[in-house]
Amino acid sequence: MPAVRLATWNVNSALSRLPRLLPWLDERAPDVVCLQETKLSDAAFAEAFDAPLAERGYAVAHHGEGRWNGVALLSRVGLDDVERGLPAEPRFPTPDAPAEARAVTATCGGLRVTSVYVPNGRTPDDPHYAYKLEWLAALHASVSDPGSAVIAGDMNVAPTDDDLWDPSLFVDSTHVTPAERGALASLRELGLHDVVRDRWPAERVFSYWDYRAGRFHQDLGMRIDLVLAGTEPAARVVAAWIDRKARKGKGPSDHAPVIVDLDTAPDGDIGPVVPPPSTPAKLPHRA
DNA sequence: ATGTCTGTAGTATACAGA
Repeated sequence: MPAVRLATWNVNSALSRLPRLLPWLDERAPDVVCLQETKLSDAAFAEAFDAPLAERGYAVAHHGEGRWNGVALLSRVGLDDVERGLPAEPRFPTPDAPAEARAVTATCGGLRVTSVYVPNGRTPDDPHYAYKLEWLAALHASVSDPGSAVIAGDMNVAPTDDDLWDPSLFVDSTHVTPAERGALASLRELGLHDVVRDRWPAERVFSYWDYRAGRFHQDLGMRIDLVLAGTEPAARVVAAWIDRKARKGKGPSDHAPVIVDLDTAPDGDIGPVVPPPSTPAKLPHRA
């Protein structure tokens, strides 16, 4: 299997992010990209992105609805067996509502990659929170081969209090409840690894900062964008980091991309893995 | 600071979602 640079980025509208997204692709040169919150129909995404992405060698699978949500997979290491949505995904606000565009899966470079945008939940007493938990259960049920799976995207859950700038502000909030964290634990029990936290076990590492109140400048963020990798890809991780530079400057998303480099797969058995030196050597903490 | 962005409706400015 080839070496692969995989990235995930909640772009908060692909169209308004176009002037940042294309230069970012050129700079970081990811092979597989999971996008969330494209906020475009499939036709509108194709109109804006098909030509510039084809020029850069990417095949595209977009799953959109228009105003809200919308996910995509870009790949230049193959894009096969595309599945839109999840099997038996829940509906909101009623069971007869149309499914929201929150997941798209394809096989890219030998990996079964899913780009996910987990429902926000709003507040723990909101029906949207129950929907969030149902959606996470459907995500768990969708993983048929955890060994080669990669689930990447905006999980809208902070795995631990270390993933919050101030845990005291999240009492009685979504993103931190035992049920939400339990859903992440269930994915972990399938053998999926949170590869950024594994690489930076004690660092202040965030992926999202509210636009308001200078939160990014003060590094008051959360880590809710995750790459969850199965045993096989997790053993190939040579770098895993958050691209804070993409959150700076004019017209950023409120999320930063997560970038994970996988080395080539070894021949034969994947034996005990000694974590190799990772790049970048030091993750910057400050804007 | 309930502090900013986004898209939509619709043409100025309000709304909702995050």
